[in-house]
This record gives sequence, structure tokens and C-alpha cells, in this order.
Amino acid sequence: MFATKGFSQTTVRDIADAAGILSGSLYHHFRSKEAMLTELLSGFLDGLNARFTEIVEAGVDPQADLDGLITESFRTIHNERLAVALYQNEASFLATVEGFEFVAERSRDNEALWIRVIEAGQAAGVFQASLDPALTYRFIRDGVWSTVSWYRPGGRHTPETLAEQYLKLLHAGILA
Amino acid sequence: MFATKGFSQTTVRDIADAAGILSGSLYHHFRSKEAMLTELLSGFLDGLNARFTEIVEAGVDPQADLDGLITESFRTIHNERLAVALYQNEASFLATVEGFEFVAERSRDNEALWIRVIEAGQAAGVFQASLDPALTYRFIRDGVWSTVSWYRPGGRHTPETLAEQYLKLLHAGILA
Amino acid sequence: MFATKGFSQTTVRDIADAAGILSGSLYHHFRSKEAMLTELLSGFLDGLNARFTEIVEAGVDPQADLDGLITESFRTIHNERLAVALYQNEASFLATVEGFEFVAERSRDNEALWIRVIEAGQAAGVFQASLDPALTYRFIRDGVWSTVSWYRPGGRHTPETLAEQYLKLLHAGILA
Amino acid sequence: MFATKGFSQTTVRDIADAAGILSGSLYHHFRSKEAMLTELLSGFLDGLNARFTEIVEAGVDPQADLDGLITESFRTIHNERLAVALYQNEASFLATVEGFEFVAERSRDNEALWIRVIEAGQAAGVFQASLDPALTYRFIRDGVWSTVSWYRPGGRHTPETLAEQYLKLLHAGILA
DNA sequence: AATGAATGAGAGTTCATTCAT
DNA sequence: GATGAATGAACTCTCATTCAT
Repeated sequence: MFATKGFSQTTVRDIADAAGILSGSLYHHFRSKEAMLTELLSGFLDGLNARFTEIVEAGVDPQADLDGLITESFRTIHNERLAVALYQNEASFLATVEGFEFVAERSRDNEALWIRVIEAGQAAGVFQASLDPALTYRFIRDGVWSTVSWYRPGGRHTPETLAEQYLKLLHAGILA
Repeated sequence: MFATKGFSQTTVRDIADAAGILSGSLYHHFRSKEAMLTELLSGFLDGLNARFTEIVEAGVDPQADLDGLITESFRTIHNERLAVALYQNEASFLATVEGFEFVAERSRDNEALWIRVIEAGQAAGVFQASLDPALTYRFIRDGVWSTVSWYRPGGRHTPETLAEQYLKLLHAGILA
Repeated sequence: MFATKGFSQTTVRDIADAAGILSGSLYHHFRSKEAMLTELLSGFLDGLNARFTEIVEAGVDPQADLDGLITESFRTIHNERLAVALYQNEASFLATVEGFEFVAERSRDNEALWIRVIEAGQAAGVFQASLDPALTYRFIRDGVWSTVSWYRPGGRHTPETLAEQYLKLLHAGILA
Repeated sequence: MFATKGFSQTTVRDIADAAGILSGSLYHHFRSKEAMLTELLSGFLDGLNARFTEIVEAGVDPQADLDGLITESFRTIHNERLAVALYQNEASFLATVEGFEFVAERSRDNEALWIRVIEAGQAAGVFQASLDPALTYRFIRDGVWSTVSWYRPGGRHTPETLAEQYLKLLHAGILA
């Protein structure tokens, strides 16, 4: 519900109704509405960071690593669509909220990891040296992760077709 | 304020305080909080669509058109940053809200316009034929417009450097 | 906890936490929160009335009786400080609560007992006849029992020094 | 209502009902329930301190000053009975509450003022030198101010008869 | 004797909106 | 064009209490 309607548009009563209990009863399980958000986000971010780290640590060459990160991103959009949407929608709002520092921290970790891969590729001569690594990371990140706003499982695309199309565009560019 | 804090996180009192009047007095100028949003968004979308249409109508060849649309997008992010951020943040929420159908309509118009340009490029043999036009449009759109979430005027980048870097990546791809 | 934080400011959970069990488990030992209060207060009031009665029944002359009642009051403040504080804080609130009629009854018993001593002293010519007995009782009672709000065992005073100072003031007055 | 039922036992809805408006409307006049308490208490304490200070500054001799302070206290109990009761009931609870430091401060000011008068009387030889001034102050204060818990205007006593009886007891003591 | 999940009522507070002045 | 008082609904959260286990 947080992903669909937004955190602050979702009421505790909405959640309790969906759970089939009274709103007060939720407080037996969570200390606050924010605590529910924390549990959702930290679980998601922990898993994502672990998978990203594993890809890079087991990596062979920068291009395979970057392709792996991108493919894993599309898979995550498929497997944890609502968590991704939640993160996309609320991350900027949470940046300033006390108790949610871990969100910005995890984002910074991710950014550093991706940029290292891009720089390694440039150093190895496999990625164009004239591209700004930080900028390139952001263009890729946004192009990939924004997919969550329109992707629907069971629709025209699968994580694999998305990754294939995106990588084709990214690798060789749009020009014939 | 809608762009910065979000529409529903911004109270009518916040706006009135910033305007130096009392909240009730705002209703002399706007029929509702939503009417303020409508005015902001429709002005922004009208201007944007007009500029996009002009680019394509005055267009020479598909590549120049696409580059023009992208460059104009970065300029708009610079010139109307808050309106763009507002649109990015609230568009999906507004899709279902009565009275805001015009937002989705304008978005569809834009999408059709961009996709026509891409398809024209493929037909002319200048864009890769194996790319899905709709998918390519979304990857580009998201990569470009998400810039608004981190771009700050006066920072390391200008609309021109952003466009130059993005077009370099888009034209030739990341591979050396 | 009732004495320190007040009855209605103390939650059943507070009490259960302090007891190292869960709040629901308290209801195995007490039928309600009020039942805990009853147990505390009735035990305290029973003991106090018994000691007061004993003093007066074993009494020799009115002055010794009054001094004895006052000294016993200071001792009770020392020995059962929290119970006294609880009684002082909650008595007026409880006056109207169903099931707590015993509190007002015990207070009335006490009042009658003290006033009898004062009137006996006036009849015997040992206490000033021009003093209103009921009023004098209340002035004494409040001066003595309010001590509980600031008295701390182990501090500058003992029940004995308090009684000595108070009796000096009461016996001869403030004027030199 | 705060005086009668206690601050935390009084609900915002109780107050609004008594005022003939809805509970939310109260927040147009007060920022919070605590703000109502602040307004009541600070007004009361400011006035009381001003009157006490005036009595001592205009004073001739210590006995007249002390009598004046006591008489003024009984008058205040008569004139501002509910404010006095509120202060008596809530002062100790408020001692620890953020934003209510002014209550403890005013109390300390009062205490210092009364004790100075008592010490001046002892120095002048008009008050018994063997009495502990701080202790004597507290016995008097509690005897006098606790009156509020049972005094009812229009009843058997007036502020003047109360003061007369109390001063008779205080001046010469209970012994004949 | 204790757990832990749930209840249901009610708490303080927020806020878009209305409207007589 | 603005005020300021009020509305009414909804919000998050608290808490004494119940009860099957």
C-alpha cells in the first residue's frame, strides 16, 4: 500500500483493514507507522546491496559486471516491484527524516559500487574514456530503475527482454 | 512548495504563510488546493508541448529532431526545475484523480510525438532497426527527465553539458 | 509508581514492565487497575487508623495525645512515604469514584478522632478555647501531612526533628 | 476544568464542549492543550508574585509582612480558587515537563521571599530564633495553601475569618 | 502463572474548507 | 482582498482489558 498510494497517503486504518484487524492492534506488532516503513525498506535494501556486492566480487571483467548489475536491477524490479516502487517514491522524502539515514547510506554505497565498475571499464579501455563516470551512472540508473513505474509482470516484457533491449541501446548506442 | 515537499505534504497554511496572508484568504484566488496544482501543471505542460511540437514541425531529419527534443528537455529542467519536479513526483498519483485527466493526455501526446521521431529515424535507416521504439522512448525519457531529481543550477553541470554527455552516450553507446 | 507518576499517568504496561511480566498477565493477580489501588490504599489506611486509635485509647492527657498523633504522622510519612503521597494525591479524585467510598470514610474517622482530642484539650483548659477545633485540625493536618511532598529519607531531617520543630511552632507560636 | 478534574483527566473535547465549539476549533486559539495550561498558570503566578513582592517592598516590620503574606494567600484562595487548586495539583507534575520551568522558578522566588521575611523577624527578635526558617516556611505554606482543597466561597468561612484563625494559632500557638 | 494477539474506545492534533465581517 | 473563527472528518497513537493457548 505504501508503494501504491504513497506512505503518507496510506493510513494506519487502511493497513489494519487490509490485515483484517483494528488499527490499534497494529501497534502490537509495530511501534509506529514509520517502523513498518523501516522494516520494508531495510529488508529490501539489505538484499539488494548483498546481491550487487556479490556480482561485483565474483566479477570477471567490467563489461560483464555492468551488464550483471543492470540485469539484476531488472530482475529486482520484477521480483520486488512494490519495494522498488516504494524506494523510488519515498527515498528523496526520507533523506531528511530522522531514523531513515540508512536509506541514503545504502544509496551512496550502491552509487560508489556502480561507479567503480564504470571507471574500471574505462581504465581497461572497454568503456569510452570521454564519458563522465558519475553522470553515466546516473543516466543508466534512472533509465533502468524508472522502469518500475510502468513495468507490469505478465505484460509484454520480461526482465530478460528489458535487459536485452536496454543493454543493446547502452552498448552500441541508438545510431545505426 | 508542491515540488519540494510534495503536494499532499504541503498544507494550505504553508502556502498562505509563504504568501503572507491567512489560509482562508487563498480561497479568494483559488477554488481549492487542487486548483493551484492545476494552474501550475497545465501552464507547464502547455508550454512544453508547444516547444516540442515546434521542434518536430521545424525538423529536418530524425536525428536532429531527437537531439533537439533531448536538448530542450534538459533546458526545461534548468528553466522550470520546480515545475518539472512537481510533474515527475505527482504525475502517477494524478493519473487517477478526477479533473487531472489533462496530465495523462499531455503525456500521451508527448509519447506519441517522440515515438514518431524514433520510428522515422529507423525508417530512414539512421536509428538501429532492432530497437523497440516504445521501449527506447521510455529508457531515454526516464534517463533524461530523472535528471531533475539531482540537477542544481549553478552546480557542476549546465543544460548544455548534460545534453552533450547524454547524447554522446545515446549516440554511440558506452562501449569504446 | 502510582505515588510517583500519579494513578492515571501510570499505565498497566508500566507496572507490568516493572514486574517483569506482560500487561495481560497482571490480570491474573488483580481484577483491574483500580483493584491495585484499592489494595494499596486500604492496607495503608487500616494500619494508620489502628495506630491513631491506639494512641488515643492509651492516652493520658489531650496535649500528649495530640503530640502523639502528630509524631506518629511524621513517622508514617517516613515509613510509608509512597503510600502517604499516593493518598495525598489521589484522595480528592477518589472521593467521587465508585468503590472508593472507604477512603472518604477513613478520612472522616480520622478527622473525628483528632477533633475530639482538640476539644478535650480545650475543655481541660490546656488548649486555647478561642480556636475553632475543626479549622485548627485542618491547619495542623495540612501542615503536617504536606511534608510528604518534599520530605526525603536520608536528607537533612528525620521524623523526630520534624516533629520537634513542628510541635515547637504549634505549642508556642511563632512570636518570641 | 483542569482544576476540578485534573489536567490529564480533562480532554480537549471536554473543553470544546464546554466552550460550545468543536475540539479542532480550539486549536485556532491555542497551539496545544499544554498552551492552555501555560496561559492559566503563568497569569496566575505573575499576579501572585507581583502582589507578594508589593507587600514586602511596602512592608514596615517582619510580623506585619508575614501576616500580610498570609492574609493575601487566603484572599487569593478566595479570589482565584480554581487557579490555586490547579497550581497545587499540577505543580509537582509540571516540575519535570519541558516548557514549564517557569512554574518551579516562580515557586522558588516565592519561597525565597517568605524565608527572607521570617529571617528578618528572627533577626529583629520578634520571631523565635530557635525555629528553622525553611521548615517554618513550609509548615506555614502548606497549612495555608492546602485550605484550597476544602474552602468553598459562600460557606462558613471568609478569607478574613480564615486569616484571623490561622494567625491566632500561628502567633501564640495552641497552648493556653 | 504467563503469553501475545486482539479489542474498542478515546486521546491530542491536523487540515481543507466555509463564511460573516 | 483579507480576516479570523469555526467546521467536520480524518489522522496517528494509547491503553485498560479480554482471552485462547
